[in-house]
Amino acid sequence: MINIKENESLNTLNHSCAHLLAHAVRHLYPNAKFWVGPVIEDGFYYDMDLGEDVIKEEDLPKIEKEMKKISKSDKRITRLELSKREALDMFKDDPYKIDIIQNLEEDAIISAYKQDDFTDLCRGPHMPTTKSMKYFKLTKISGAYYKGDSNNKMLQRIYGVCFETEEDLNNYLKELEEAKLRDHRKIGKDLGIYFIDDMVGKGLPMYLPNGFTLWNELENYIRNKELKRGYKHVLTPPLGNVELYKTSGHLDHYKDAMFPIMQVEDEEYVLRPMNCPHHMMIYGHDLHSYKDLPLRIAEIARDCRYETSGSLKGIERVRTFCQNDSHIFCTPDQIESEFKGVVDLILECYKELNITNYRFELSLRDPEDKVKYFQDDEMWDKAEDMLRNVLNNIGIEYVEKVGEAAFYGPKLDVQVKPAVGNEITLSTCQLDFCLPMKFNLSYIDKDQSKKTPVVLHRAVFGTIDRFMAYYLEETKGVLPIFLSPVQVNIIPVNMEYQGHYAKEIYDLLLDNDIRVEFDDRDEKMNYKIRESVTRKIPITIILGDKEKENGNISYRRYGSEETITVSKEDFVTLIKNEIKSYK
RNA sequence: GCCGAAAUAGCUCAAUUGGUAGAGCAACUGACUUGUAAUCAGUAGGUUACGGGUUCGAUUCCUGUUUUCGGCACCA
Repeated sequence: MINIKENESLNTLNHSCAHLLAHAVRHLYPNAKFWVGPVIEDGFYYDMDLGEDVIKEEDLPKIEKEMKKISKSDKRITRLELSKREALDMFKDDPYKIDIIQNLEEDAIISAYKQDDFTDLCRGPHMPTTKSMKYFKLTKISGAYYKGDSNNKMLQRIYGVCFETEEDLNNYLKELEEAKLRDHRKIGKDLGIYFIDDMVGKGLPMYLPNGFTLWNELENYIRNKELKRGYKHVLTPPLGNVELYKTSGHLDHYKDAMFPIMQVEDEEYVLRPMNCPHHMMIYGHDLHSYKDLPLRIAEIARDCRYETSGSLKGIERVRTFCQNDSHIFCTPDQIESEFKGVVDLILECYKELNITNYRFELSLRDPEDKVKYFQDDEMWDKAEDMLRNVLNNIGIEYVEKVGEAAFYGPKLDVQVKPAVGNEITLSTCQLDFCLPMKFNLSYIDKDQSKKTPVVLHRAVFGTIDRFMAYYLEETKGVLPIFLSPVQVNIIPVNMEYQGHYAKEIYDLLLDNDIRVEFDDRDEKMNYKIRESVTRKIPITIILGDKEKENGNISYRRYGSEETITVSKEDFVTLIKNEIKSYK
């Protein structure tokens, strides 16, 4: 999908269209006050305060009509340059614009753009006339907090998008429709992956047999990768004494996003929101020499978080999930190689699973924020520089994000775009000098002195739940064979004549650990084939007399028209090798 | 949590200004037995999310709740 914000001509066009929207809203709602109307990746929006008025979805066509009218009237868009005082005077009735102007330098030259009876404060540039914005659509409406702060008043936001041609606009709208078809919530339902029911609770997914098979294969896949890289797997409880989280500092930072504390006899427990403290305890259980390090503790670990109801989304954002978690305990001079090892593992998995559309973000602290972040400037500077250096040495591209770090350290996040909605974090690797100190962890160094290890927190799949969501969308539900809940489906041309042979093949494949189904229902062959394809089963075998006589198998791949005939022995070898190639 | 919208059969969707809730697919029964994407006929399936109100009469109008969706905020 095209990034409108980064496309110079579309950026200007969409920015001007935001003004056109505001212009139309001013005509229809004379009391409207405007905050900001920026260009975003998929178009533009404008935040506005309409007082008592509420714009609803059904009002959008009316606003579009007014926009078209202004567009057609071909008003010139002219730039005005004002002193701060002139600007304050011009927008004296609009507290939102005054807020913006007052934050500008005293001697700033402030620009505004005028089109007919509407003038808006703006840096520009803009299109020459209102007629340029011909092919647009208002796409969404929502509330949005003033200045993005949930303590502030909620303004109304209208989203839209504008293109240079009608064709571009239609193509874009069509892409949006198609994206909805690969939403994991739809695919998850169609393929019998999971469901969520009020009776169990919102944000608490129930994985069905197909979903569990996929889950289990993902677990096996990543666990095997970890084993090869020297990770040690552990199993720890999904709840713990509240002291764990007081010690780590998580309770202070995230109490509101944790399920409430449970009183049990004279102890207080919480459902764990993350696994760091448990893994710190695992490390602390033994004495460690520098020779033990790096120690890579890993676990597919269940966590529970009280996510706000508005943030829940399928299995992408849930209230209980399993992290593909690991804590790597190492010496300071091992940080670089360990960090690099994690990035390598992430890239290796992405490559194998054919995930190509991602970007790296280096999340740093906000030095001004004295509340969220563990206060130790020297520690932070050191940690942030270290990550930067590693990333530069590896040579991967990344953007730095100030104020996005965890409270205990900076992190590298891998961001991906789901079918619908905002970017999400898929993988993460975090550098932490803080928790090992809080848990008083140590190792004995070469010189016999006691030192504090450094910890890398990392998750390649993030959570299995979220990874499944994303991967179902990426593949449109057409999974690689090793992940497919059903790998092979056997359909005899005629049950009466080839049913026996089909059963023989079924047993053969079962014996070879292939997830196979034998469709022995009293239905027509074509009907079964159609269903096999609809279920996105990678391989459909058709067995008729020809195959039966020669001991062969004829099969078709999902998405292919080609029928291939091989001996049953060759087929088994072929499939087994293909499955093995992912491990 | 906040702003807005929606909720009809297992699934996808209908139901004209308030007047007996329908269709396709799936399910079930029977017949048919076909070499690569839907055989035919029949049966059954509903407290129209839940509660309250207006009305002779509510899927439809009003209201409260729940859940879902689109955003905002949050995301260790």
